[in-house]
Amino acid sequence: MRFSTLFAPTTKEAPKDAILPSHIYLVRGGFVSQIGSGIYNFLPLGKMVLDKIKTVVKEEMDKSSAQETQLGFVTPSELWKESGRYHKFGKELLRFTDRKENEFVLGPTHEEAMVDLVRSRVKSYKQLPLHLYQINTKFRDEARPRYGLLRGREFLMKDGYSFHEDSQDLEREFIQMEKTYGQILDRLGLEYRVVEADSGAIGGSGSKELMVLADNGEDDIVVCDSCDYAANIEAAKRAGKPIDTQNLEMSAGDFHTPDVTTIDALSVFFKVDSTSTVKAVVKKAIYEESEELVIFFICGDSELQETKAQSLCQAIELVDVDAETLKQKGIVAGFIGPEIKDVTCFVDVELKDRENLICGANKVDYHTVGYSFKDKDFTFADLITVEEDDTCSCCGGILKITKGIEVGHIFQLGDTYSKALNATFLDRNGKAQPYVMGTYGIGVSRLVAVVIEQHHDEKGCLWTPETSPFALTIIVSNIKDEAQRTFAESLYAQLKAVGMNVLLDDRGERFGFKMKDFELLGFPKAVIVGKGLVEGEVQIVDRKTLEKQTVSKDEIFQKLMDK
RNA sequence: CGGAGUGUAGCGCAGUCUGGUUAGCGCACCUGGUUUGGGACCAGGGGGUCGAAGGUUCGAAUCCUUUCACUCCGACCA
Repeated sequence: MRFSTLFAPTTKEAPKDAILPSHIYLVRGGFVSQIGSGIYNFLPLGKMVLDKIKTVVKEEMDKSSAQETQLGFVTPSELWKESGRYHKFGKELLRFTDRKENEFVLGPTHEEAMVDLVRSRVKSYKQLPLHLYQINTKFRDEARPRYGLLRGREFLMKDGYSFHEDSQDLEREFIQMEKTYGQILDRLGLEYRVVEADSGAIGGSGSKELMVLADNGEDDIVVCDSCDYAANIEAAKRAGKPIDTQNLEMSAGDFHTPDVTTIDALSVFFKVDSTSTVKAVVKKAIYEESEELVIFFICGDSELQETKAQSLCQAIELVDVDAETLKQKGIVAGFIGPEIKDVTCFVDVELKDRENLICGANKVDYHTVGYSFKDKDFTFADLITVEEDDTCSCCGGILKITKGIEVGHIFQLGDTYSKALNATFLDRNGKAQPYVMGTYGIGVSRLVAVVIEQHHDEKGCLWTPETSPFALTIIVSNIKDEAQRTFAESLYAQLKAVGMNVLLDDRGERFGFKMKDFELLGFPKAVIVGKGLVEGEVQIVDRKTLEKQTVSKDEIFQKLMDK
């Protein structure tokens, strides 16, 4: 490819709203351009990267014996109504009607469509397992798209769906996919962690996310400093803290505690550590057809993890409650205790069997001292947010919190969708069973940005070998210099002849201009054909280190071949 | 969805408060010339329904109303 004919409009200035390196450099380098909120065009260079990533994903998927398909981007609403997600999915699902007033959605994911494709055609266990995938455009009408390609509304995703006769076989595929995804990210040159995740609205058991480590990640992930444990903050567990069995120097009972409404004030008032107090968090749980108040009790020094809380009460949403609502329900804010009547309560599992605690007495200005959860009939569950330096529940190591960008998510779905869509096969006993399913996603267009988030410097992009649009740029310092031009042309022809993906910068620009573009665009290396040529010398520049190495013009071809 | 902003040339912005020449600047672009190892210089040039609609006015980028788009903070986010 000749740079003089390449459509790669580079700019010196970044768009004003670009904050992240990936956003800035991808736009400045002419890889992508925004056309609408959360919608991006891929220009030739961006498309090359996208295709490279697609190819890696496809090759690894095919190697794992999944088969590629391509489903309609536009899906009839009927299917979504059948699975029940038409209403559940919310406003992110873009719905519209055609000229005949038939309803459709733009596919944000394709469980329904894929199950529909398979259900009428796979009727026997002999046809299982089956894993079908596609690399296709998705649309999610995000409330607030941002960060360039990282959080677009329209994006390219590889989504795969596997069908099995039982959960053992699903598990085998799940492990296989974790391995496959790892191979994909390794090839792309990304540093990542596989973390345990919340399964969210999609349902199902066992779910893991593949997180690429990057400072600008949107997700907090918890990693152990001494074992393999890693989890999304939404799902992370910790070992229970050692209980400080301090004896409260007062007898049990209700104490007058005027205006003591916070945990801090409470521990000061009684001169105890906050680990001896019980915190009550009230939320309104929103369900499809109803709503109710729910109270979560956790240890005073902990924070509620809302995702855990939400999935525990199976609500669509948890929202904060204002003081007025509490009053109407007869709940006294600041003095809420577990012995409250007529409200759904959940208690963190770390409080199970704890004794000698201080909690609200459910009346204004009173707290109960010496409260015990022993033998109490509550629903105990994991409710707390893991914090930095907590103890790992697997090995006793120290947990650290770091930032990650979710690039893949794999689920053991089970039969949620096959049941809902009445998709069954005949098992070995001739009995109809719903398929046991897995679903696996990987954000292909997001990966374009993720590579840059992890690989860039203050000058521009640093594409990894498998993602770079070109392996090499030949920079002709002065295109009007006949000797330079001739030599560069012949080297270009030679390298192309052996199949190297090489770009010849033959533009009539000055040296500095072309170097800046090289640095911005981030191809792994460049050969400079310049004033050294009269001495028979050219230079190789490494993009990462920016080191220049002088090489004889007669040896340059071989040198490039050796690497 | 709540809060806050911004829309003027391809990009980045000034002008709007206080209405009044031909709407301006930098980058980019075109022509000619000089330059050619770190985003060159000189000269000339092209490019605008001032987001849209309506209103006020002798006169609107500027004031008023409506509307659309985009962005930021937050909530949300398989």
